[in-house]
Amino acid sequence: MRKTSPGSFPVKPRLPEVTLYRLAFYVRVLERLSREGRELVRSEELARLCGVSPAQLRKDLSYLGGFGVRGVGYQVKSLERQLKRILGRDRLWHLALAGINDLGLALLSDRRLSRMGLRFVAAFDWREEWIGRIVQEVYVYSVDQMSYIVRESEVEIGVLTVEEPPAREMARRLSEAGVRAILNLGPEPLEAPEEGIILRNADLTLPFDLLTYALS
Amino acid sequence: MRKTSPGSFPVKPRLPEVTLYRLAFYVRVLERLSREGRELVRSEELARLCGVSPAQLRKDLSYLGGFGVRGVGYQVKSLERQLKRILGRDRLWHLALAGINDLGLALLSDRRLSRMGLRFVAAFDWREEWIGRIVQEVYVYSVDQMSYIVRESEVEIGVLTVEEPPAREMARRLSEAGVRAILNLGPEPLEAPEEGIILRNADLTLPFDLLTYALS
DNA sequence: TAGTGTGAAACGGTTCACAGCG
DNA sequence: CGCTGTGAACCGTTTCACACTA
Repeated sequence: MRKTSPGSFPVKPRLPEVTLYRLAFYVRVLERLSREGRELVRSEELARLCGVSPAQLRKDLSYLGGFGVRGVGYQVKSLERQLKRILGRDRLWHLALAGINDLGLALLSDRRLSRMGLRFVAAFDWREEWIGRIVQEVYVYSVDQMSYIVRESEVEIGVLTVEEPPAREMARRLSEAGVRAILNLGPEPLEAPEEGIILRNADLTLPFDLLTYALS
Repeated sequence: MRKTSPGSFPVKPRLPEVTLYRLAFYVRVLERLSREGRELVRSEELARLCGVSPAQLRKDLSYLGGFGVRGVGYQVKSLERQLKRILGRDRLWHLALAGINDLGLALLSDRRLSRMGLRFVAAFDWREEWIGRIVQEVYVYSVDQMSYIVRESEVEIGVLTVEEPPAREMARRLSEAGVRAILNLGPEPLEAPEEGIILRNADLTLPFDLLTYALS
């Protein structure tokens, strides 16, 4: 089951990105089922709730090793736990927000994120009037303090919600300060400022385009 | 180039969903180039800025008919306009927000959306204390008035940012009231409440999972 | 000549159909 | 017997390499 690299080191089997994406969906639905007290679920039902085919679901899960019981189905709680572990959702992550605006404020106060183990431990801004304030229980630091605070608070993920400029500059600073990954929720795609840094562009307005296309 | 359906009616050539998604990216980068005064761009540069391969970009554009000039490149302004037309971004769309929370408020005040031609013309909530208020210049109606207001204001797209419950109920109401599409930005995937309604799930927390996976 | 447009090959993901197992 | 797990066939997307044209 486990693939080996040329040098025969065992490597994490490369999941297709789409599979990964679906895994995150499965987790959310499993959480709901779990909340509703369901103990068992069959691939057919879980697939329908997630909007995929049962074969797809079983194939996705089989990449990770069989979690189900033949003739029975999947244990909701156990599957949820396994998938979360694979997605890295079995521990706490420290986040920092770089650049404050409405969307950023909404994220800071979003209970879902902290329930998921994603905690904002700091915010950064370049505007005097924001520095030193506490918003949604998070302290706003000057950008100059970023390097120190990121190291001190063990921030691993930086979050951007602002436009370019200053998005690109903020990304560079975050990367310099030592975060390992950046989530860019701003409107414009950025490139990773440094080799080894993971940067994802996830513009909130993008799905609107898919809708307006479909409606045209 | 143009495909024909069995009955030989000309149909919009079905774009692969991934292509569509990339088109939206291209538009955003073209907007930036345009703002910066660039008139011409070659596939190699545009592709790099969008994080795809030049071959991919050219193939995507060739689905839509050749927009470029051999030996020269693409006219930034003209390509931007063409792509926007294809995505349905060449006109104004009326949106309604169903269920108010922090994320919803952030959307209402987001200038980018209105610059894109996406205008919130109404908001709906079930809580007495919200009804009748005006937030970010948008009036908050009771859910009972939805049917009337949606028709009157010609709302085509409904936007959800709330949890389930009441997300599912809100989706059903929107669909009943006559919107053609629903964007669910809430945490849990929903199914289209009715045949013919387009529903997209675009949970904001999803990209976080992809990052925590990559970092694990 | 430089860079687009595009068939054809290569790749990767999805679906199928059934073997395998509780 | 029922439902999962999975090799193999299928299908759509990406990449390649080059014909084409301003």
